[in-house]
Amino acid sequence: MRIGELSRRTGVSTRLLRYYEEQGLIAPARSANTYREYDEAAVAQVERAVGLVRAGLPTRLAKVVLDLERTQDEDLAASCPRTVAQMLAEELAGLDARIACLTTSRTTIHDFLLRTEHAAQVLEAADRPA
DNA sequence: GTTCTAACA
DNA sequence: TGTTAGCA
Repeated sequence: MRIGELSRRTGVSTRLLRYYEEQGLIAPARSANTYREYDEAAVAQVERAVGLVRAGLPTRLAKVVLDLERTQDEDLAASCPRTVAQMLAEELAGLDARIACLTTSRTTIHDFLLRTEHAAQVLEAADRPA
């Protein structure tokens, strides 16, 4: 499919779709007319990418994660030099720190809401897994 | 009509 | 990011 259809099916603007490609998040093939050609898997890949970005991952890191997920489907962690492992370990620590920070924030807000008169309705949405 | 790249707002 | 220009 071309970029227009992918945009309609994912709800992501063509502008953003091209930007993600520029950042290396997705790599569509090019047909003879230079049009981007996306396969079915692209739909899931785009949704995965927007998910990472919405989660607050810088596109830089999102690319790393997507690359890892792709290589895991094929060759099993073919090459992972110490330097790469070390870098990933640092990213891991950074994610843990953010998750901890977000978790305490969530708890604070959640507990506050629990004490309000609208607890039921508000928490109905808040506790629903996105 | 659709997509492409580049660039401006 | 949206939008526009000038092509193919």
